[in-house]
Amino acid sequence: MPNAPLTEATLELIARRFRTLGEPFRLRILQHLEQGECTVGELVELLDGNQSNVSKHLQLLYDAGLVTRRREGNSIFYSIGDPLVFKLCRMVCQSEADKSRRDLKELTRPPGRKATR
Amino acid sequence: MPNAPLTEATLELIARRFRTLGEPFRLRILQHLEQGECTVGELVELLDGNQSNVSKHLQLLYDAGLVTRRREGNSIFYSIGDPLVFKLCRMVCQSEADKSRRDLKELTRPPGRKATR
DNA sequence: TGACTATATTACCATATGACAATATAGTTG
DNA sequence: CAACTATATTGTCATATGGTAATATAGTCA
Repeated sequence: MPNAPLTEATLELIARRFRTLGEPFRLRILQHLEQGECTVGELVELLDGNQSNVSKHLQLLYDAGLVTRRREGNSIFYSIGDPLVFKLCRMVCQSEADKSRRDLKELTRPPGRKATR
Repeated sequence: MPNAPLTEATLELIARRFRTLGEPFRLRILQHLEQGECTVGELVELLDGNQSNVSKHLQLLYDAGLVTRRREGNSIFYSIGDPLVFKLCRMVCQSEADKSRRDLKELTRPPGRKATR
């Protein structure tokens, strides 16, 4: 967060963005799109999903500006609209890994030391 | 996202983390904690919130490893447990700003050009 | 135009989540 | 121990969200 406090509206925007990324299924979609653009049908197959469901998630991602799309004949091709996503995921992954390491250390630490709580 | 595809479980973890950050109220809490540690009561006052509500959000943040806490007498002091949060928010802010700039450009562009739809 | 394909939208249900009030728990102080 | 303070937990309600089936829309092709 920048040093100046954020306005209510900005916080809402940021939160919305995080919420959009807060669905495993949408992350899976993004992960697939990282390999290159995909039609809805391809994603439905690849992710073994329901057509309307995939479509709805894609719409959400689109509204959030996380993916772009283009029509070609009957099909619509989706692709990554904001590579930032992957950076964010990598950072979260890293942080999760660190946390796990800390937890492990904590759990395997020889007893007799004061526990944090 | 790392280059190797992530497992279902990992995606769930990442999604959960994003979801935790997907609440304006929790972001407000984190924003306050950035200034330094705070008791629950202080946060309730500062954020003009309901005690049980604040407490619940703090619990969520704690479970996610985003904040730490320590007891001192009757009070419990919370503080930032993972500064990563602010980096993430900054990045999202940046990205939102970029998006706004693009939107603006798009909307004010002289007519007659093909729209990207 | 009518049949067909691909995608989006709508409607419905079940579940998750946030706000809030009420209650429980833990610590302090007399 | 009783009274008090600070925080956590529980229960309830309203709303949001995901999954899915049904339907609508847009484009293609004969």
